[in-house]
Amino acid sequence: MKSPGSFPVSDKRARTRDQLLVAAQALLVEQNAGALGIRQIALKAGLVHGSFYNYYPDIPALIEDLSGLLFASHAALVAGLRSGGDDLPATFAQVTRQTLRLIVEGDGYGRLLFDAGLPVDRFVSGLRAAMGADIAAGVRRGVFVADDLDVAISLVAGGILGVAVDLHRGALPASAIEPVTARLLETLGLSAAEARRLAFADIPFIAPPPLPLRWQDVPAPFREALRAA
Amino acid sequence: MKSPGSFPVSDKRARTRDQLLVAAQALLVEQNAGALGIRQIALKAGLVHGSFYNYYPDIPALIEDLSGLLFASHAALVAGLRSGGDDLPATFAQVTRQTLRLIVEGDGYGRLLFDAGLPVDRFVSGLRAAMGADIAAGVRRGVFVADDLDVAISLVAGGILGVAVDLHRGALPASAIEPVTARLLETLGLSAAEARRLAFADIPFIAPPPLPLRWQDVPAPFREALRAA
DNA sequence: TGTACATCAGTGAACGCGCGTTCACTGATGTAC
DNA sequence: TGTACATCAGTGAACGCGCGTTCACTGATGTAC
Repeated sequence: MKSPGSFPVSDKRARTRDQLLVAAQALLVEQNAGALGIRQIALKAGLVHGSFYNYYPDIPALIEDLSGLLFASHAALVAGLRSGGDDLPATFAQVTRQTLRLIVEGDGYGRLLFDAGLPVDRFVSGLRAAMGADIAAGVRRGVFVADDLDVAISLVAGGILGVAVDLHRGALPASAIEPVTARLLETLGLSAAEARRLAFADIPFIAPPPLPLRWQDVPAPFREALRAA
Repeated sequence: MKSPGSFPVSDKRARTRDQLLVAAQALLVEQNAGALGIRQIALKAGLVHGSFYNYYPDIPALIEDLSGLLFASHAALVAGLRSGGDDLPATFAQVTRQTLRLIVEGDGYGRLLFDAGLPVDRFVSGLRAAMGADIAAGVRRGVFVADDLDVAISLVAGGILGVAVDLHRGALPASAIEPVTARLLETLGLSAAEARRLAFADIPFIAPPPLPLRWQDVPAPFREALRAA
């Protein structure tokens, strides 16, 4: 550690870029994607608007980075669960519950994902891919059953997304998370009893990182793996 | 019929408004919601841009009208299926298949719904409500089984939406529509055999109205019921 | 039937504003010798 | 240690452009008498 209180230039860059991302998230949550202008973002980040170009060539580039940040942050959150063991149904149940709780309890996540008018494709398809890999692995090991793997993944991922939207809109109460998880596990071939046992298991929940997110708060492995992608 | 070739003023209004909606749909399919400006829409509709205000106070008002048009058009399309009989599982299967085929075969529907960046909330929640009513009726009559009705509706509606997106993206082939429908029917409590029978039944498909849509092409009952709402 | 009037969709010009983009610059920080 | 230089994040002013909005108007069509 050198000269406490000062940072190398590269850290300053990282901090200013995070300021831009933070400002963008604030504008998205308070207003919507229409309010995302170079001048607005830079102003909110405490910069002269021309400085924006030191970090991104345009708004879509910033949104792309923000999508990556959301995905990386969520990936880091559930990595702990996944690394716990190789009981795939239990992991699936825990990841599903954790993800849905994020919508209900993570202040602003629902607004950011469903109301802001962001192109959430990259974020959603990232989740879909991760979840699809788990389901495929489960089918290979014989703990999940699916005639057509792609169909099962589509239905399960779509179902989770639909439930997430309904939770956010208030059409479903938070108490629906466990029954939903149980139904999904049944869809994947588990017995009703086993599905309920896993879905209602008393598991610890990891508190989601509060919005706004910052690359500096994402654990280094996820930051490095997902920034470039 | 009076003076062929001429129209009452109210018809002229309706036609010009449809021209604006047609222009908006063209801009959305060719570009995206960011390209929707009053000047762009009016120009594409063959009007001076000031004329836009004769029909809508602003762009969100036009989008609202367009959402209603999409929903009314789809409602008219599936009304024929629904009126066919009161075999709810068969109706559910047919509406689901018809709706998913719309995404695959209806040129531009996928782009309009999933790529344009439109707020499709009103359209989607309308579908959800209609489908929820069918599922609820089925549960009351004992032909569907669901522990928690709201959970079942969320999962089924979300699943259909997720599959629709994947069909549009090419992540699922069109041939997945029938297996998906069968899986959903199983989720609603039907036996695997019965679900397959209904999902793979040889039914007539109604050709979806080609885009762009016009209020003038929507059958009057649906037009009147849904324009004001 | 003829004439005067009302209605209203559509015109076209004007306005001020906020936007994205560029660029020569300042000044703080790190580096070479 | 001291001095000169290089780097580069951030500044601030300027630009032209397309936007939404307004409004007096034109001219076609329908209506009243």
